[in-house]
Amino acid sequence: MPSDRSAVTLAVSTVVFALRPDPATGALTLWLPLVRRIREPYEGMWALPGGPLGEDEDLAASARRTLDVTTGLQPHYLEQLYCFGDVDRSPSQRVVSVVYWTLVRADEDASALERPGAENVEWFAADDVATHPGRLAFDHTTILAYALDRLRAKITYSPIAHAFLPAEFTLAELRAVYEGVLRRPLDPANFRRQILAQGTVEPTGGHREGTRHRPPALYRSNPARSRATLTIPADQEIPS
Amino acid sequence: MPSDRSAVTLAVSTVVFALRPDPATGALTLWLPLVRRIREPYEGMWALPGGPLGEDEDLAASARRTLDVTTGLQPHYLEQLYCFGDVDRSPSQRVVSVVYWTLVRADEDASALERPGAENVEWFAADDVATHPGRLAFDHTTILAYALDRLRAKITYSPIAHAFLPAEFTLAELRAVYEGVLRRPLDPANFRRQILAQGTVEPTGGHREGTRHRPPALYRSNPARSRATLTIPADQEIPS
DNA sequence: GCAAAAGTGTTGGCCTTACACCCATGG
DNA sequence: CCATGGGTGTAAGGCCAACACTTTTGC
Repeated sequence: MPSDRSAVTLAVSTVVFALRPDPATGALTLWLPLVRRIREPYEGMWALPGGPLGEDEDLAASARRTLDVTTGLQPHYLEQLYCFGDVDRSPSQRVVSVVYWTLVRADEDASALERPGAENVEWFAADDVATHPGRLAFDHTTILAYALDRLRAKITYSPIAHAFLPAEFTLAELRAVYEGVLRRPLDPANFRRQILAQGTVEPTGGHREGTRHRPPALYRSNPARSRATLTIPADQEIPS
Repeated sequence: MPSDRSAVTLAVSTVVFALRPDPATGALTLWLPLVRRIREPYEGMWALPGGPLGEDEDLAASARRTLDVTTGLQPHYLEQLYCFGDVDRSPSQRVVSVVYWTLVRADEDASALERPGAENVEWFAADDVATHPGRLAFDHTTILAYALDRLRAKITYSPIAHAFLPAEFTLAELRAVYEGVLRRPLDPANFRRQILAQGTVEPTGGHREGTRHRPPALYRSNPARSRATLTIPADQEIPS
């Protein structure tokens, strides 16, 4: 029988996604910040930002706090991903991790670099890290792969893509978010119709100026409509 | 800053669903077993089966163990639901609960009644309990409502309905599972076509005998095909 | 005028819904 | 031969993928 007060450590970690241009192809891809471990186990390796749960803070609050401390980020969208608790996932003591995932805008992540301790925070291409086991500490590669799956599934039936964008955006920018997350091109015409049909965005009336073509209309997200499905056509190569 | 070794207690609880005929209407509805609390806080109230996490057991193993100890059930399908950890969810000490949910067959739950300690286990109609706040200890009403949502969503895109049924079943029995979970009637003809089209079941070749009408074909679940969507038509009153 | 992206129109095909209809068995 | 559910057929309508086409701007 287990003891009433166990020696299990409870930690909260967060998978942070941002969309950035890939330095090689220039296409938008998913990146995430990782923190270099400064103690054993896995000292020197990269790991998800996080830390032990505070005794008087809720789980999501703990995720926000540790994220702010390590990376300076204050995300809008934050959702619990999964609780990982296998006995052998940490070599020393028993650690159960409640993992959250979050989306941040590309323009938010810059602040992380000017912080003290920023030398132990670095951004990585999410799919590159997720497909190379052993690069991350603990079971964090598994966790990252799981978070990527969840993001790619959820973006098709929930308007979370807005969290990658500022308050006002064009439909082309929104489409670029979907294309970057799903790694496939989408038909602009059909994308427009589906997004407008589900009512998750509304036109602001303004237009983006300064382009060298027809000025696109600006939209904002419509909080009233929050549930709608987007159908994604068959997989294709994304042209670079 | 939180201490490295916190005084937070980690518990694992499980929401168990079974389909049973409603005593009033006779229609299949969702039921779940609850355990009477025998100590403070909430002594005497009903709560989800569960208990503290063992130091050398995985989370799912803990769910299976506590479920077996309290109810004698050994479920086939077991999935993590969510981790609940608000500071004030338990009046005394801080408790973080990793909650699982599971489906059991109607013929499995009988064994629970012959066990020692069975007088502290009772089955309740899930929707009745979920819609009456204050009947359960802690935040277990919230947890149950969340589990119900998840079950009703997941049954439309995953073949979990099989977990309610024995190895061989007719399509009418499978349809009755969907109707019981979703609380609406489904067109038998269209249901048959959708289920067969997604390939999650395969005919055994046998037929159910002893009915007072045409003998229906028997099917078994096809483990190869595990992902398929079922479209549910508009909401309707279910006739009793 | 030309390039480029915004935005609209249209067609064919697939899937679902609703419901009619036939099949097989017990009584 | 009737009642009952099993099982098949089918037509109308909706939705989507594909792609042609028009619009509006900068240069």
